[in-house]
Parts: sequence; structure tokens; C-alpha cells
Amino acid sequence: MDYNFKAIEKKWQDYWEKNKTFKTHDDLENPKKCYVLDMFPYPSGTGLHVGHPEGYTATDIYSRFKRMKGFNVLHPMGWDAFGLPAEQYAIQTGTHPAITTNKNCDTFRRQIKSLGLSYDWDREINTTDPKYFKWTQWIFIRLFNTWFDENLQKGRPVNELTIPDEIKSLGDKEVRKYIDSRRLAYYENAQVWYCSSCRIVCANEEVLNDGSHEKCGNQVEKKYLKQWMLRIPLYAERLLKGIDSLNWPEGIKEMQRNWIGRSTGAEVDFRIEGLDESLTVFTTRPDTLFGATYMVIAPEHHLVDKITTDSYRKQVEKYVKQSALKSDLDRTDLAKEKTGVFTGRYALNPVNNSRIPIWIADYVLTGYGTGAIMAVPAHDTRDFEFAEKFNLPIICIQDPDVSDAEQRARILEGNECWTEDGIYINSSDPVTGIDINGLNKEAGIEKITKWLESRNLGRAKVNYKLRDWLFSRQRYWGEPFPVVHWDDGEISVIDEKELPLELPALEKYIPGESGESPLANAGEWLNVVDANGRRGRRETNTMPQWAGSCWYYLRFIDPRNDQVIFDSEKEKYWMPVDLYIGGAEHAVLHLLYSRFWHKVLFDLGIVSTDEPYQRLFNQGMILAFAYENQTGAKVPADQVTEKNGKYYNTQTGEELKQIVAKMSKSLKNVVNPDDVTEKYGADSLRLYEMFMGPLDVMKPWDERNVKGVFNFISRTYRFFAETGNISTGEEDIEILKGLHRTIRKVEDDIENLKFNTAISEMMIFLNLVYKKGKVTKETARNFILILSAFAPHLGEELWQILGHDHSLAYEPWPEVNPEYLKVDIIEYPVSFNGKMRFKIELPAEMNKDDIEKAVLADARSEKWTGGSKPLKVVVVPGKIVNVVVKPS
RNA sequence: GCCCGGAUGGUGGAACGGUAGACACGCAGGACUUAAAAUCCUGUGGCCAUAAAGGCUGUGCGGGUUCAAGUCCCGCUCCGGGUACCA
Repeated sequence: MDYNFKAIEKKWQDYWEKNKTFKTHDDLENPKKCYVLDMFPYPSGTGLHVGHPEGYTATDIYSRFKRMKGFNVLHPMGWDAFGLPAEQYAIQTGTHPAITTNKNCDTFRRQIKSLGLSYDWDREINTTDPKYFKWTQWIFIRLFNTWFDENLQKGRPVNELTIPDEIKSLGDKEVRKYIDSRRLAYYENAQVWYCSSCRIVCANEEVLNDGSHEKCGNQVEKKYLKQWMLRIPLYAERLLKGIDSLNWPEGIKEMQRNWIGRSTGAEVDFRIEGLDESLTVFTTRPDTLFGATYMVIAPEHHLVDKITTDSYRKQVEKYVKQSALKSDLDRTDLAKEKTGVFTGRYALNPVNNSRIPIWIADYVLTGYGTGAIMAVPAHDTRDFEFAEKFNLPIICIQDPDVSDAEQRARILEGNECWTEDGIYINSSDPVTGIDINGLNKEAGIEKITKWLESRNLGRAKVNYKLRDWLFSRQRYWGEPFPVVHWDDGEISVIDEKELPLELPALEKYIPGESGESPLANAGEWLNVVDANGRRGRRETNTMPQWAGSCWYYLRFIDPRNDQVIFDSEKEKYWMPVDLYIGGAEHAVLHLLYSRFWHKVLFDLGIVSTDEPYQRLFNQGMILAFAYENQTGAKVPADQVTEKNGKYYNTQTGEELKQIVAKMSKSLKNVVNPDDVTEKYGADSLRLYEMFMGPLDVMKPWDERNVKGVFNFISRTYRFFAETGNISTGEEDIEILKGLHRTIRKVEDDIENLKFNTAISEMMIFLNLVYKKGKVTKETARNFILILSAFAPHLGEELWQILGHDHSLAYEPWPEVNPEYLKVDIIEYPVSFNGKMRFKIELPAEMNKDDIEKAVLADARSEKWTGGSKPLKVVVVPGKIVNVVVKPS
């Protein structure tokens, strides 16, 4: 009667595969649908680690539960398989990335299948499959052919774009330019990070804080290269508003809001003395205009040349050059020490026409606002630091709301910066007529903005941190852009009938020098001639890895459709995703990009929902124990031995401290799920992943604890597989109560994704079963059904032993009978002054007064009341009694 | 710096403002066994104490609200993650 998990698990995995037990049918008539999605993995060469199955098990339990609750469940899996490692391997060995990729996918598929996850494998997709990326390219064409109508706050096809007559009159080329300037996808010179050692352009997230490339460690440099960009900021307001309606963790929602970074303020125009130009700044504090004592423009600002006077030109040019060379490392390292240079030029403050100097400094960024600021050192800490360093005037214009008299004096004298609220002083001008003295911040902002608008000197403005999205990579292993660059300068997308545009075979995958993609060597593939004999060259950049993952949830709906991206009736049925689980590291970028594409597709009528992911949950990272010595040096786990709860270095014998750290090769503490399934079985792995702790927190893997759930599974098997333990006749009332409480707890916990407590409840029930020694077949049935969501192999096996000849996957979830949840006797804890002293059993329906009487009548009360009347008695029916007595 | 999390026994962790430590690991003791493993049973926060009881104390630290605080509020400490001068 031993629990032979190897044979059992193999048997049922084969059964599910053979019978296609988890094939999802597009039963569009069934109103109960549930789309449960995992963030699909990048199939790396190292295979699965125990972090992957955490989320997969959670969604699997949820899916199995929903199926048993009568839902039509869509639960697919696929591969986000483009990526640099396969390409680098190709460079080294000449092996085509597709070969490496498919091999890795095979490993991942085998490993995932060995966990008994209930995916519909007929829907498996792979982002590198031309049949898939055909539609990624198709979406790109949509983005290219869409503009954003600010008035309707909606993306629309470019052929609905009205061309102003004055543009039309300038000819076709200008019309083309006008349209191109509105497209959601555009092609432009952009500053990118370039790694000369790998010869590739890197995404920001691949550049480490010290300015080195995360893959090779070499310093990256900045470079201007022609790039595809997507105008995601146009959707900033929609993306921001949409967040509110989502059932996502608050922290993630907040991170997205911060990333979008909406701020309200005003644009203000400053005339430049001696030039017929004005300098526009964005400020959130137009109310502090009277405190503006200088201006700063970014070194890359387009007016730098014009503004700089001859006598300062040399210094300025030197400074601009220097800051261009600076990596982010230098900028942050020197963050405390601000640098800058005077241009020799002055601007005029619109509120009082005072002359204020224009400086250049790299603490002002080109990419945000207008790339120029008005500096108000008295009320902005960065401006304050800069002004102190360069001895620029600091004028306090706000009497601060502060109680400390000394601090107030320092602020008024301009010796300390004040960024909070206060009452304006020195904020009026008889000539221009503006006066905000005596007002506070809110009123001041409003008044001065109105004044600026009425004089056409400025305007209220909303600004976002969100920037255009750099959407091209100089790599081979990505989706080719369906784009042709024509000799006459026109850029066009290819006809949809020509999709997919597949990658050409190459002999070598080495990128070109100066940052060109390997596709630049693609020979004939590159050349295109149109019907009129016009020559063109294909785009050599490829799309970033985000592209395929931005919309894969849509393809799962109809993955084999080669006519359309997906059937829209099916899309209407399945969308939105009801539950999406993955790591928090994708909190911002993947989810934001994906929402952006979805909204564009929604505007174009291609999808039926405004948001793709209704409910999101992030699993916490799984960590592992690691060891360090007195000096904090890490010792690889294979050089550590345990003795009486202490840890020692096997080489040196020194005592080590156990810490919790990320799993890493160097620490030798990576846990491979294959090893765990080999030793304890897939059901134990699944159960332990869930039992470790709450799904959303980080937790350390501790193999010793796998034994706990393994014991539980073995005990379950030993009990229910032994027919002698199954009784006939009436079920024991305690068993019934326990069973129904367990069903209720488990179903509630699954809905709330609290799998750890669901499992412990089942353990409690099993302990009760062992105590009683026998259960009825009905009880066994019900318990096996709820357990099967967690440990499906064991569930199926016991189900069969009970005499069933088909899978339990679609059996109805056991009904809770509320009769058995009722309690007639409550054991009230009785506390005196908040301290629990004794317990008393009272009928559940007893009212407050009677409870009070019963408690005070109890002999044990006298010890605490001293026989006198208590000051107060708090009775919470069903919960607790608290007697307040005079403290002795 | 800023933003977001977190801190509960030897360990992983439970706990609608209502009995702190469920469940599990580990450990200790017992049963079974020639013995061990496996299994089953019992105990297990700390301190004091006992014939049986019982008492004190305890959720990172310091205050507060409340009949009652791990939970709510204010002020810290430490740890983890994100971000980098966002005007």
C-alpha cells in the first residue's frame, strides 16, 4: 500500500495527454467562462527552476477549481522565445537560433508536463513561429497606420486624418510628413545605449547602474541611430484612468501611476533678450515665478547655439561636449555636485520683466517637459543647490507655514529652501499688474495661470514622465519589421498579403559594425522593387522581445487561425483575462506596453474590451538559503555542513551564518524541479510550492519542509487507498462537520489565492480522519475531489480506486451543506481587563445578557472580580467576553 | 534621496480590532521492531512554579487610540524590492 508516486504520476499524465482531458472547447453558449493565464516563460537553456512552478501551480489549482465549478476554462501555455541568448549562441557556434530555441522549448515543455498542469496543449504558441509573428507584424502595421485623436482620446486609422489645407498646398511630400508625424509608430534618430563589445544596442534595463552592459560587463556608450519609436505617451491619460477599474495589487497600480508620472502645471514663455525667440518652460509651480532668478536649459536643447553669446561660446561648447560623454554613471555619481555653465544670455521674467541669466546644466533633462526650466532656488531643492554653488540670487517669495521661528527666518533670508505651502510675499508687480501676495499655494497657482493665459504668456499644461517607446533592436533573433525604406525617402509597410515576413537565413550572425543589425548582411532579402520599378531596402532592425508578449493572450483564444488574428466572436467570449499571474518584475513595462497595444486594438475595433487583464496577481520570488562567514563572504552551499543546527565550512571548519538569498549558480543553491519530482513526486512539489507561504511574498526554499507535504500526501494515499477504511452507513457527525468546514475554507481560499491555508485546512481534516479511523465513501469522494485541485495525480488515482472509470477533472465541486457549519455550543474565552483567564461553554443562541450572567455566575470569575460588581462587561456574541474590573 | 513592501517560536508560516503561535518542519519522549528506517501516538514560545493547578511575560523599538492592538494612528530602527536630478 505504499505510495508509488512515480508510477501514479506517469500513469495519469499519459491519461490526460491521450484523452485530451484539458482541451478547451469554444463553447460560446456557456455563459460561465474563465480565462486563466500565466506569464509565459522565456525558455532559457538552463531549464525550469522552482520559481516557475509557483505561479503555474497557482493558476492550475484555480483552473481545476473553476472547471469543477462548471466554468469553461481557458488555460494555455506558450513560449516567449525570441531573445539574445540563442542569438549569441548562434554567433559562437553558427547554430541557427531557431534550433536552440526549439530545443529549449522541448525541455521546458517536458518539465512543465511532468508537473501535471492542466494546460490545453493544443493551444501552445511560440512567438518565434512565423505563423505567430505574422500577426505581431500585422499589429505593427496597425500601429503604423493609426493616429491618436486628442479630442476623442482615441486612436483612429490614418486615412481618417484630416490634412490641413495649408499642408496640402505644400505638396505630397509635406502631406506624407504630416501623416508620419501623427502615426503611433515612427522612425527617427534616437539616442540609444550601444555596447561595442557585443555590437548591439541595449535596452535601458540591460544597462546596469554603473553604466556597464549586464550581459558582458563592458561599458556602454550613447549613440544616435535610426530607430522605431511608439508614441505611448499619447495614451498616458487612458492608461492612467484605466488603472482604477482593475483588480490588481495596489502596489503595482501605484507603480504604474508613478511610471506614467502625470503632473499638472503650466508652460510659461520667457522672452530672450536680444533674440527673436522665446524659451518655454514647464513648471508645476507657476506661482513661484517671482522667485525665478535664473533659467536652465539642457545641454541638448535646440536653442543652445543661438542663446550662447560669443564670449561664452568656448566654455559652453566644452560643457556640452563633456555632458554628452557622461554616462548615467557619472551623472548619478556626481549627483550631489551639480555642474553647469552660463551662456552669457538673459531672459525676461514675464511677471516683472526682470533680467535673469540663462544657464546650461545637465540636471535638466532633454526628454522631460520642454528641456528647460525656470529656477526658483528658494522653493526647489535642486535649484537651491545649484544657486548656492554658483552664487545665484535666492529670493524667498513665500512666508512658510512653519512653527520654528529660526527656520522661518532662514527661509525668509534665502538661506534655506522651502517647498511646502505658505503665504506669498514679494509677489506683485505694478507694471504687469499681477499680484498674488497674501494667497496660498493653491490659489496662487490658479490666479497666475489664468493671468498667463489671458496675456498669452503661458498656459495650463499636463505633463507625463512616460516617454516614447524605443521599439527596435539591432538584432537578428526578433520579428522583422514589415517595412521598406524606398530610395525616394518614403517609408512604407508591406502588403498584409506578404505576411509573415520571415527572417532570412544567414551564414553569420555577427552584427555589422557601428551598430547595424546582422540583417544588414542579408543580401537579396534586403532588396525590394515595387511595381513602378522604385527600389527599396527592407528594415534591418527587428522588434524587441516585448512585441510578442504584448498580445499573446489574444492569440491563445484562436491560435491556429490562419485567416484572421483571431475570431472576433471567440475574442468577445473569452476576453478579458480573468486571472493573470506572474512575477512582479513585470509590474511596469510588460503590463504597461501590453495595455497600450490593447487599447489601440480596442480603438480600432479589433478587441472588445478596453483593458486586457481584469485581475492580476504577482507571485513572490522563491529564494534559497545561502551561507556567509564572519566577514560576510558567501560560501557555496556544497561546501557547507550542518551540525546541531549550526553550519560549518567543510573546507576551513569555520562557523557560518545561514542567510536567505536569491538562487544563483555561484552560490550553488539553485533548486531544479526535476530533482524534487524525482525524490518526492510532482504532487509534493506542487503542494510545497503552495504551502511555503502566501503566494505573493518572497520565501526561502527549504527542502526539509517538502517532507511535510510529502507526508500529507502519503498519509492521504495510505488511508483512502485502503478499502478497509471506507465504512458503510451513517457518517460520523464530527467528520461531517470537519469535511464541510474544509470544503468551505478551501473554496474561499482558492478564490482569494490563499493556497497555504487551504492546504493546512485539508491537513487538519486528514488528522481528524486518522483519529476517527473510518469514513464513508461519500466523505472520501468529497475530500478527494477538493484535494485533486492541488494534487491531481493522487486525486485521479484515489478516484479510480473508489471505483470510477473516468477522470474527476469535470466532476462537480462538492456542495457545502450549511447545516454542518452550524455550531450549537460556543467555547467563549473570558478575559478580565483584556487578559484571557478561562473558557466557558455556552449555547450559541444565548443572548448577551444571559452570557454576561453566566460568566459572572461562574465560580472562576470571583478570583478576578473579587466578588464585587465589574465596571463593565463587553459581550461580543459568538466571539468573546471581556470583563472590566478595577485593577488590583 | 524618493516610492512600494516587510519584521510573529529553533525554522517556514496562522490569526474579520476579539483565546497570539493554526498547519508543517525540527526537536524530545513513547509504541511497534532483534535493531534501524518507515509508521503511529504524546509533548513542544520564554521564564517562574506544581501533587494538581497556576502565574508572569511575549508579535523589531518608543508613544497613542480602544473594554480589547500582531492588526488602527503617530514617531523611529533594521531588512528587501523599485527608481534615479521628472522641474
